[in-house]
Amino acid sequence: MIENTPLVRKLGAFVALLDPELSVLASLHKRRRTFVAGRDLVHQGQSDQAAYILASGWACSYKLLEDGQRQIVDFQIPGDFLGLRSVLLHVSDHSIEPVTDIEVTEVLAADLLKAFAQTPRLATAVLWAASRDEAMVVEHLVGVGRRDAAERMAHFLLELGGRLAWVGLGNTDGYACPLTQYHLADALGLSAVHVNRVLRQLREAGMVTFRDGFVAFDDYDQLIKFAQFDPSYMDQKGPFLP
Amino acid sequence: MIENTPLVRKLGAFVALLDPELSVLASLHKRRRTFVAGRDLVHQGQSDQAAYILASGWACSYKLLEDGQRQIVDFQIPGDFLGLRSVLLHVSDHSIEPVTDIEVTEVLAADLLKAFAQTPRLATAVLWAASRDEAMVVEHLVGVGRRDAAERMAHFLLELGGRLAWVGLGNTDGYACPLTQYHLADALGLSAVHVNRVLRQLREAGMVTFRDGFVAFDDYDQLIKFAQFDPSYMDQKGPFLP
DNA sequence: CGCCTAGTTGAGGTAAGTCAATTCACGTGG
DNA sequence: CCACGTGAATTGACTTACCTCAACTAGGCG
Repeated sequence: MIENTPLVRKLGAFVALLDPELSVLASLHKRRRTFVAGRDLVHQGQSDQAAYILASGWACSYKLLEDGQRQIVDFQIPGDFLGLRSVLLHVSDHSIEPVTDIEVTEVLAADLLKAFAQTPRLATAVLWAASRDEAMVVEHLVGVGRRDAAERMAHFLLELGGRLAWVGLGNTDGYACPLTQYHLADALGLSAVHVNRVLRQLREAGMVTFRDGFVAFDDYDQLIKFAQFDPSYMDQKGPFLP
Repeated sequence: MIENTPLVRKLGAFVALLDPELSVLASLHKRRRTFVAGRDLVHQGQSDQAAYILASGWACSYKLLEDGQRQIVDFQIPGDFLGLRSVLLHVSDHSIEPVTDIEVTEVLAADLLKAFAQTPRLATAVLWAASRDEAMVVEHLVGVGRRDAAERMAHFLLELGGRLAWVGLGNTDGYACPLTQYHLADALGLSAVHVNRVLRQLREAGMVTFRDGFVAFDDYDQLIKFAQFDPSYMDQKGPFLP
């Protein structure tokens, strides 16, 4: 029997994977590695031979500007790829930092390409997963471009909650969240000081409380309305390829 | 001999496509259709059976917020897919508006999935192209999140120039650009008024002039330095799969 | 104990937004 | 042919959301 990893669960939502595909997928996992929080595992500009699949912990991918500012593009949670784009484009256009200590399994570029060639349905599934990730980035862009700080924060916390619920790490009450206010600031394009103020504002409005590493939705419905949160772009309606 | 469309050129940069793959690709093109400027061809929320390949003209993909604001996510130029993600996710999370009158060829979802199954290298090539598009969106996010208005504008005009040069529609002197200041505003997360001011500022600084549908780089090197433009994320180093 | 990191709060500055008025090019119909 | 309407660009005056600087608290750990 093939193991039921977060990745298999995720791809299985897109494509009903058959045994041969599952075993190809399983054969991708090479070395298991761990990284400590705060020390980058991938540097912007680096040429990569390997991607990783996140087994436990949180990471974030970000880009640095020359003047030292940074923009966090996305957070990764268990089951997500780390550096898939870097492998495909043969150079990393971003850095990846573990937010917590993390465990990953390494995937070699050559193995991945070979797997795509052998099992086209797997390639399609990965293309699907990549499309969903891109939809996340797009929604992130919309938030940073057109929402004010409070809406942006509210939307972000809801989206993260949705993603975590998806892998069983949260629900409409809330979730454990190891991010600092600095992480939030760099993700949302705000200053850390303003993040603090906005969090207070949302807390005092009785919508959501982020404190001591835990996000608590105090009034989920009101928060959704306030954030103009439309979960349709996150929905997953089951496998499309039988 | 298989025709040399913009799409073939684009994918060929990633994967050295063989004749069988080229003919599968050619067989994807169904009806040729035209759309007039300003009238959406895809609406947010719509369920799509078909994607399009842009043959001529410019389009943009955007998302609308409930309060009527919009964020343009990306512009599409000849050779780009329109609505590929919508097809893969079976629902459109964004709208697409032709900026000019456009010509497209329709690609049916079923045909596309069949093509992927038959020719895995084609699926890999499309995954590659999608990754490059995602890298663009990521860079866009960084700009909106962490660059001030002038840098953002400068960076945007340079990136667009790079993409157009890529398909032979521009060079380091400049390019024809049908966008209005409203398009720029919605893409960059600014107000149209501020776009106007920023353009004046860049023009008076002698770096770039956008006027009468034409972007002229007055001082390309200075502009690159000002925008902290790093073209590496756009680079294409030739086919990886022989 | 003392240092470091994360969080909190206030005061004041600034980039960008809003509102409003004007110009100009263009198309369209009387 | 000209009056008119419309969309795009332009500019000024004023407002505001968010930033910066700075001070302070609280917990964790050598």
